[in-house]
Amino acid sequence: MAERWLLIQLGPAMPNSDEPKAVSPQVPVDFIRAIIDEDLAAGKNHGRLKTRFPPEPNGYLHIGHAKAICLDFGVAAERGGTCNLRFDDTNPTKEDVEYVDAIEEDVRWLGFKWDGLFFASDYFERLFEFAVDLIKRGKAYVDSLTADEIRHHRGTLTEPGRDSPYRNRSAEENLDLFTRMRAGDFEDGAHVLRAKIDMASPNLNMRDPTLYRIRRATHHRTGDAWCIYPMYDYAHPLSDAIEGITHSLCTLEFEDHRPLYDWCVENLIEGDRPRQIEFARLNLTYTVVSKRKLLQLVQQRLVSGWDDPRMPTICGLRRRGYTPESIRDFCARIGLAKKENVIDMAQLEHCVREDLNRRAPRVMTVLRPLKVVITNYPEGQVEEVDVINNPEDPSAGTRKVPFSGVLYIEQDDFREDPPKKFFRLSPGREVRLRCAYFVTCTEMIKDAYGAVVELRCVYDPETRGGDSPDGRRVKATLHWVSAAHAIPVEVRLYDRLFSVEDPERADQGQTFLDRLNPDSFEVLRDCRAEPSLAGATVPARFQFERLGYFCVDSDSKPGALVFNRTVSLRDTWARIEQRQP
RNA sequence: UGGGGCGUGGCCAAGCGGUAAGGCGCGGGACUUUGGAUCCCGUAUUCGAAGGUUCGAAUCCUUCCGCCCCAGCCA
Repeated sequence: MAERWLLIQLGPAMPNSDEPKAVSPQVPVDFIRAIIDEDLAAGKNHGRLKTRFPPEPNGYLHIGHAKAICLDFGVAAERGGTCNLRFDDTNPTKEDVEYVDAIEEDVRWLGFKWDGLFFASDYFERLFEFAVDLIKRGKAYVDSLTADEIRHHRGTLTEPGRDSPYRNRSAEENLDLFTRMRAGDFEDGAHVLRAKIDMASPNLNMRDPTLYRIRRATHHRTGDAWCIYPMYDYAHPLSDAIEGITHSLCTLEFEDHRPLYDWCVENLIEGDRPRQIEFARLNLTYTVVSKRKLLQLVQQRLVSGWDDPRMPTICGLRRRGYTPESIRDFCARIGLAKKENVIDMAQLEHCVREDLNRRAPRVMTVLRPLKVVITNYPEGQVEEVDVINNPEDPSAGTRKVPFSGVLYIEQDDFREDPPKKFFRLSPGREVRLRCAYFVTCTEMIKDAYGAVVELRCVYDPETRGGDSPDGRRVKATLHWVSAAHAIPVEVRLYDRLFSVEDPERADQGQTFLDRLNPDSFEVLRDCRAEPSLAGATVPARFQFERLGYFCVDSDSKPGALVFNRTVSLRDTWARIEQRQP
């Protein structure tokens, strides 16, 4: 389903620009694209290009997956190829349909279309036949050692392994045992099927890797049809081959598995064979990008769920207000190489800001209201001022916003004793209310504790629209809402989930869980928004002028809107203020 | 100390023997009815280190150093 921008009520329609567009931004030629271009130029695979995105449905997709998705689907789309979505569902104990549905939704939301949708489990029967073939050719055997014994026989990083005593069973015996494994004649763990390769290989993955294990678990798709399940290292290359994948792109930790990938394919596949190429996974500052760790945050209730707006999951980013375009742009900008990398969160934020700056309608909302009474404004008068919808997009036009003698401005926009370089309102100072009038502060009302609770100002009727006919200049423009017309809304502010750049750093007993940012979430329940926001619904996104980009949250109810801050605007004043002693 | 990878500015990243692209960030300025956006300008005499080859090296060779991954019947 295509997303749509909310059409704000007053004023002309906003551009409805969330329709899927051409998916690929300008993506530079990285080393993988270079290899693919060479293969294509050399006429390999009969000039075909086919990739696949192969998640295991055991968790939600995150920004790291987005990098892989943009690569897998992107490179295919750019070069006239196709890309499959394939679920690597070979371990039923960890997987669930909940995840397959969510993954499909996320890939679609990111703007990609798969050619075929498959499951490794679609191939269980063929994979079984392949295994029988290996057994018949003496290339696989049933091992009856326990898991523990197998580990001991495997040797170590520096010592070779030892052959299992079962390694030289006859093909007939192996076939009989394997068939009975499938038939359910044995307990879990009683036997495994292993490839017969080389127990002395310096690459541990080649020391007779396990191909099948007995696992009595109900599979989310095949139910109880099987009690043996293939291992990733066996199922993956063969699934690739079955689908006619030409380039199988994965992350660096699988580099050592490539010889086994090739072994499977060379021993069982005729003709065009898929080729595995590895790239460095994405890391981001101030967050974790690992399904296991994200799962821990969810299970321990340290976040509200997989779609908590602070989570680097696709659904979290979506709820936070990120656009698919901004995520794709991010993936295109971070590059692709084999170097371990940690991308600055600022890079991701830059990408949403850039996208939203161009497209998000502007609106005025006061987060922390300070009452302002304009003493010379005619009692009871209300007028509608024309306010610009998006200065980046003149075609967005203007809207009418009610103005009156009682307003709210941002508490931060007033200082009784303004520090140097503070240009906003202070006693005696004149500022502009955006698209309305110049006002000058004449009086402060304080409560019993001395806190300023209300301001009295005078306005200059000559400055309607925000310009002074006499050429008088002001140094600040403030956003505002009319007290009688503003609607109360809740606004949720988010900050980085972790308080350190590298939460996973190994350090005396501390784990990433000890490094959560205690101030990553703040709720403001007494915000006031201009009335045009009243009908906003998910996934409407706005710029709250001078504050940042915000989107409607799914917790919103009619008359009780909730907004999430996607990202703040760049704040030069905050930086100046920080630098002052 | 076995094997597989990787080392270019704060973070990414081009570069593939001819004298260090670009982006983010950061600093400065112009402009501005968002201290936003936009626009300028600045930000590696040097490519992990040391030798060597060459008229010329980030790119070729040698040695060394550092970091990551692998001993699941996980993916």
